[in-house]
Amino acid sequence: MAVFRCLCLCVMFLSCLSDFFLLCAAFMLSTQLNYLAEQNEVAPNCVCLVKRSVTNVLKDGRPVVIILDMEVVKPADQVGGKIGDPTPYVEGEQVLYCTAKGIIWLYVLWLCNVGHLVPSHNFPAGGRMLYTEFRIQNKPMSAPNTPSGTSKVVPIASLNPYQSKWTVRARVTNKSAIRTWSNSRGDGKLFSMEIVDESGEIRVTGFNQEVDKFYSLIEQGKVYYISKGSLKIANKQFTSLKNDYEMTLNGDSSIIPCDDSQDVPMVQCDFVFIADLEARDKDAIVDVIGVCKSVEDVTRITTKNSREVSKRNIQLMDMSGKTIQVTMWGKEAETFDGTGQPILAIKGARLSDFGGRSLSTLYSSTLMINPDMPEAYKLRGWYDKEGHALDGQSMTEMRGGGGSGPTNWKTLADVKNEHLGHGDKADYFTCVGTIVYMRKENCLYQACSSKDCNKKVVDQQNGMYRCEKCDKEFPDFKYRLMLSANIADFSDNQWVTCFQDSAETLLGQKADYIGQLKDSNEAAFDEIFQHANFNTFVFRNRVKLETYNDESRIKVTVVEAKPVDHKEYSKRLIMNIRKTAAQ
DNA sequence: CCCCCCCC
Repeated sequence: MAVFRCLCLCVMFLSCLSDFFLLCAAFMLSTQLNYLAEQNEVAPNCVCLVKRSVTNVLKDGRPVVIILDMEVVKPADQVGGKIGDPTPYVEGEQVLYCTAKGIIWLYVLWLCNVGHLVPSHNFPAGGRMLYTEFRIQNKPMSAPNTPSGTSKVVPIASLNPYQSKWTVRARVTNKSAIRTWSNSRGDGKLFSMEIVDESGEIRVTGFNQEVDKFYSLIEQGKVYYISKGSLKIANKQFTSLKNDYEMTLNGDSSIIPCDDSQDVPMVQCDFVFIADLEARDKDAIVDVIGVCKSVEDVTRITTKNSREVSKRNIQLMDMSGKTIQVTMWGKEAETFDGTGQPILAIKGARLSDFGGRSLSTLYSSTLMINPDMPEAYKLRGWYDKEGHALDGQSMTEMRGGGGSGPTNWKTLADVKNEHLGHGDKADYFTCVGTIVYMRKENCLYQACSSKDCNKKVVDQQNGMYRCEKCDKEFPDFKYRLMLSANIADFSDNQWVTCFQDSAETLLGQKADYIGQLKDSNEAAFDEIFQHANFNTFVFRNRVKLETYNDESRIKVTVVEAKPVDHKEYSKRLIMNIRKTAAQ
């Protein structure tokens, strides 16, 4: 049994409940909340939001509450001592009136242990509703058709290391092969499976005797009553499952098939948009869904350990308009059929940084082709209607594939908020911007007339122009543009510097012509600027923090300016809207 | 008590 901390939290609870007078005796923080105590976040009189808990009753009848998930919403030093006059809690209350801090009440009520609580009004998240009424539903959470001799059916989400008598009714969504191991700590065999019910999911592992006892009984996709097992903290490094714990089958465990199982969900996924994989850590285990846009042939590779294995790459695309390379292995690679561009959902793929971002399936990944889930139908509809026409931008940059990688679209506010350019290297971003001002002053300079030199020359005031770089004097010069412009989008504006090509694009005229007008026809010169103002372009920019005289400022240089492709732009906006709507 | 998961 893991070591856990025992704290008397009652003071904290009651201190925030000045309208009420209840008190609970013993609270324990479960192991994964140890940090709250270690970092002294939990202290007498602090206000806590209890999100998940279970209650055990001791032999003498006193309840012991184990807090599985909790947040300190107000540190003790900001509360200023005990609030109210708490008295011991007595079971049996049916209705309570709660303040905005009522979630804590709700929790106290939970001690009644007769079911789950529902607010009789909608309880606003983080809201300030006064006197919200909660009722206890005297209804168990799961149908109690437990096979005789087993304990009460509980939701997977309520499993914890501190209660041992329970039964879950759950569907096996993934079952591994039997594997053996041998290391300094011993050897043996094991298998693991993933199970799901309406409340959540958990990984289950069986070792040695449990392999012999249960392995052949378990069929992927079927529902079982599973009773008793050891719960321990899950290592998130190896799983995408949404559970702090995982289960190990032991000598007391029993597994019984359940025939009436229609109501038990098939699988639980928490899909990440392909575009959002950019921001995820390397080696993260993620769930993704997308259209299998293209498939490479299966190949055989030899691993570092001289093992031969089949491999197949596919490109997966979702409504974010991004694609990513997914590598699958072994039998899955050999049998995968991408004809008809099916929807592919993968639960538990591993994110790699190869080529920027790519995905690889694991032994523990679940691959689902055209799965019966709303996300899949939505994607199918989107792809057949419009997605198929998109090339998509790949998160996986191929070597020798040319190009400059995926376009890093940003709003001007993003550039500031995300501190682009503050790193060691310059950042590049692309935006759609409208020119709101251009500085006419000093937009042209006299440059060296030799072919590949654009260095500014010094007017010798004798008809000759000296280039320091070429170390020569020339009888002429050429005009070059270096234009300061202020561009804006809906979010912000930004001063940018444009050189020759991009400045010519903005002004719609060649540098030598503009220079000629400046010297001969100021009105026409002004007219060019007037005419060019408020035009909109797609800007590709380089951004870097530069320091002059101890003063740092962001310098944005336009690498390329081109006209807006309205069709492409609209598609991207629609995709962004869809993406936002789907969140 | 495993946690291997490959290659560019």
